[in-house]
Amino acid sequence: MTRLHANTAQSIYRRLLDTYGPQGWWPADSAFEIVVGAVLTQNAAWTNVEYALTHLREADALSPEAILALPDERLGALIRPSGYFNVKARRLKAVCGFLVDAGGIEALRECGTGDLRAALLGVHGIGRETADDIVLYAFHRPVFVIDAYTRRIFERLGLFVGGETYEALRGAFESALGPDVPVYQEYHGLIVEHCKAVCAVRPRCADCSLRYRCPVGRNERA
DNA sequence: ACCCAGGGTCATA
DNA sequence: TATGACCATGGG
Repeated sequence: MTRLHANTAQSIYRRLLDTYGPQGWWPADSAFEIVVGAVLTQNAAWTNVEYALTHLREADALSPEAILALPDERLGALIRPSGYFNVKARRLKAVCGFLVDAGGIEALRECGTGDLRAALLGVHGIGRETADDIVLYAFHRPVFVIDAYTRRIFERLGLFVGGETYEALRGAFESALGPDVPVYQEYHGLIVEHCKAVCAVRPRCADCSLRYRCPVGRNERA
């Protein structure tokens, strides 16, 4: 069982927060937009997802019913910039179908966290990270999101060995931090911001391999 | 020209 | 359980 000490998790969180400030994640105007964004951002740069979201907004297609009503080809064209557009068009329709069948997002708020997560994982195209994005940010449930950045940073810091399962890492963070929705929301946003904003700048951080002037790990000189 | 990005599914062993 | 192929665009 992989463990993460509370003090370690908290001090890294504070250092990230001091450095970058509150991220206010998830950036969206509605719970449904979070669901859509979570699917579109799969292995894609967020700037490209924004193009796709803008297209959907301009097409007045930011509702489950509107998306389901679009022909696959049309939906694919709208979300094209976010990549894998044929795959993601199908996934979006799957989630939208799920939401409609469930009676809408508001009806799902009556669901327990575990049931909600399990139900989302049963939808085509929704894996652990995407499900947890939705559960944490659209439903405000205390589930810690693990992504590639989280693994990378904490592995390079020597806090994880590597190869841990998703659930093991999620459990480690949740045990270390205790159930805390605002902190989970900020923490994940800060991890992404830390890796994303300056990842192209060199020299790269010796720990996460992506950032210059890394506040978390050691810095590598050019 | 190459590499990467806020993953997931499916086939195969 | 664990690899590997596949999906595809835009920016560095």
